[in-house]
Amino acid sequence: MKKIKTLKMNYEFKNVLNRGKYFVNNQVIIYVLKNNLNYNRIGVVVGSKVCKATKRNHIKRLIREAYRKYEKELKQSYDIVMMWNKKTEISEVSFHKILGNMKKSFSKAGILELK
RNA sequence: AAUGUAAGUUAAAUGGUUGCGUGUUGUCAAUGCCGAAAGGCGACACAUGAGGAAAGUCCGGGCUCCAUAGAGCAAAGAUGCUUGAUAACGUCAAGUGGGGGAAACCCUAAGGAAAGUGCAACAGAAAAUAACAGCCAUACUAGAAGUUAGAGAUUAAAGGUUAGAAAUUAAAAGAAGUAAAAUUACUCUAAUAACUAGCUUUUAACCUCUAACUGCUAGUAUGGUAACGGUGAAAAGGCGAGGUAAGAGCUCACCGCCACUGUGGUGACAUAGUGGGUCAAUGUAAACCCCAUCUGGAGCAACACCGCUAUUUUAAUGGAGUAAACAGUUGCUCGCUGUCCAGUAUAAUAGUGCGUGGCAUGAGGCAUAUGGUGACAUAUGUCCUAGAUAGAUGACCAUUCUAGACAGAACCCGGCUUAUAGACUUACUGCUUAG
RNA sequence: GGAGAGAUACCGAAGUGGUCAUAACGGAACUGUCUCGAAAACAGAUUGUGAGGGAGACCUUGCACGCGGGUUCGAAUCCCGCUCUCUCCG
Repeated sequence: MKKIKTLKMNYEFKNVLNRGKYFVNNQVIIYVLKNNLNYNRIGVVVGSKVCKATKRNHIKRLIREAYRKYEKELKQSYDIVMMWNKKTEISEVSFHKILGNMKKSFSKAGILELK
């Protein structure tokens, strides 16, 4: 299973956002919920009022890329929703900051496999 | 050359690692996996993968359904100088009129206000059949005044006359008287006559009355008049001269305006001539409206097919009726469809789906030639370059420079509008500055 | 993606060309009376912003009806273009 599985339907997102635990960070908020499947599923959320379509797509791509970096180190069978924090300024976006922030929040959530 | 004007091109580039969507591509060979097979899924390789605005959704069209979207009227909406281009347009091109600029050039919703209706606050005499004030003429009334004539009164001057009369003169014209002898004196008489008084005439002044006339003032009535009337965004063509009772295009010159005719132009219109003072009427149509032209409605979340669920019972097809009524077709009239019967078999309606199609070869792009001022058209050659469905182009590293703006396809095209760092090309202008 | 509605004071909401919107009207906020205290009731004056003046209370003046243009003598209102908000369609 090399392809990333994604959350698609609206009720799946609501499920994770209502029942899951959440971990707030400067840039990305992470919701985590256990799942009966053998693999992880992710969803990426960027609000429509943050900025216009081009930058929104850019942020989504950065988050997905960062997830791919940590994919092999994560425990399986979780639903994860990564939401962009509205309060952060858009001009501060860069790949390395997102990487660092996501590592912190993953370790807080306890998903990271310790090797 | 700086500055400026117009048109157009481009929208950082190169290499490496890693990652994503799509594919009538190739391989996986008798064994990548599923399946009886057709085939499907997957892996690897290869190819390919976002703009000039993809945006706003402001117009126009294709496409789909509503009957094949049909006819007429009304309503509603849009457009609005002319001619052309186009599938069509509110777009574009070339021109016309108007405005701006020194110029290149730019801007321009630019039909009709004598078809009708509405509105024009405040101010102002009045915001639209011109009324009012004012000015002028005529008539009447009243008032005060003047002139002329008449009458009267008063005053003044001059003259005449009568009466009186100081004074002077005369007596060689007259006569009487007194005193006295005479002379003389006085009186009378005569003449002159200051002066006084009366009467009268003339002139002048003033007053009164009457009559007529004249202009003035006030009022009333009738008529003429639109120059003048503080305001306002806007006031009845402008300015000057003549003219008039007062005035006025009432007349004239110049300017503007309107009509007709001729010429040029397909036309908007331009230009020349002639005529017009009834030149009769302000602005607003981005107020209603009139005129001309155009528009049926809904939209790919349309729609078609497939699977599943629920409810209901009848579709295609054939016949009857096309009389009436009802429903649908956006209001009305027509037209059309449905109803009623027969009829086979499943169908219809509603909902739903990590469903399938619709879905990308098209009013396509590029080059050349021809026609046209141009938009554009025609012909030939050549190219095929996204197609997702929670939605694909990213990340990292290195190098270069001008240090990278606005910004992400979602059925597809033609435009418009809006956002936009710069770089480059072509043509043109010459206020000013420098040479 | 498509279709539609709107923007006026702190909040709601009138005003469809005209004397400055005295920004009507109703809430909210503020002060006072009443009360042991509150609520309710009653009374009161106000509420955006720039500039200037004043010790201060406050006064003067300009701009403001989402923003920018246009039509008109004159736009909150009419027309055009942007910005933002909300609703509906699977």
